[in-house]
Amino acid sequence: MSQTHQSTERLLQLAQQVEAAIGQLREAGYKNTRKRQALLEILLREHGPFSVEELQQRMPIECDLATIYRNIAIFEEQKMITACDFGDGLKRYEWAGEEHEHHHHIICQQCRKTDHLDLCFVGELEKLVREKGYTAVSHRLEFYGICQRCQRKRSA
Amino acid sequence: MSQTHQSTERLLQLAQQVEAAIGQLREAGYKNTRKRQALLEILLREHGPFSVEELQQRMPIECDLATIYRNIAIFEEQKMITACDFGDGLKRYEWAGEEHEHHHHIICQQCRKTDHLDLCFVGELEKLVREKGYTAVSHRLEFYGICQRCQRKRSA
DNA sequence: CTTTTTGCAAAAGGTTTGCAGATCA
DNA sequence: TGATCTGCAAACCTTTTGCAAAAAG
Repeated sequence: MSQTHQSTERLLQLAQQVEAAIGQLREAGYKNTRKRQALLEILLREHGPFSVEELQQRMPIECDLATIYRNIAIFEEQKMITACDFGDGLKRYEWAGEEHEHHHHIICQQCRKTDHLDLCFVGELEKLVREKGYTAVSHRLEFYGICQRCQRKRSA
Repeated sequence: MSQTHQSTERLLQLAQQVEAAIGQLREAGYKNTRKRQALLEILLREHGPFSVEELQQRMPIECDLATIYRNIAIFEEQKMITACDFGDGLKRYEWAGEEHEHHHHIICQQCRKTDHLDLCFVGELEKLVREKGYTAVSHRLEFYGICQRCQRKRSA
């Protein structure tokens, strides 16, 4: 499969996903706007997690932060995105579609870049928590470290 | 062991721990003040995690929030307390003494009260993260749910 | 008496909100 | 046209900082 072929396919898939998201929003009574669509495209293409400011930087057109916050709130209410909190005072958001199953992050303590981890056997622990009498149990697991690029920078 | 006896012992232990903490602070060049000592007592007695406002409420004497923030910063620098972030926009702090080993929390989504969990086999996962090339790896694991008291309130 | 500590008020960051004008359907 | 959406500015909330007065040693 050629590189070109692959990216064409990807673009098509993206367009479909954006369409689906816009459809869901329309059913909930929200209109389709250029900025809203641009936000959806960014989140669908790059997945995140992104802070509100990072989203603003990626926007192809100028967009007020308030607008981004308000759209983020709508996406969250529609369960299209999920919020993460890495403890540095910024909320971040990532696309929550089925293609991005439950997963965890590793956060570089230096550059704050995040990577995904496809490991999770914490579900077993959740059972223990339920046995303590809690309902609606969920969890959040974040790893912190220094990534390889920052290690190289540091020693340089 | 009678209740009275036990609490006398506990009080003695507390006094010793406060003394030790004050000593450590003195060596680092910090003076002993009533408010500082009161903060240490609260953290040592109740362990936390507490938000800054919760600490203020527990203070036996009036104390400005700025004072609490500044002392918190000193305690943190001295590694006497550790910060937690449960993703609700408030930082919380808990005593980090040896008697409180590495542990995790379960947070009630309704009343925000936290409980400790003495389970952790996530250390194994940390190894996998190191194998991805990260150094200085640590993690944070929080469980969320609805506690029994809130479940009763809800159905009432 | 010198240094640290404190309270107050102002500033700083991230986020939210009210409102009038622009945009969508 | 009537609805939602947007930008702007102001408000909000938690946390930080500057400064003069108070407390510690």
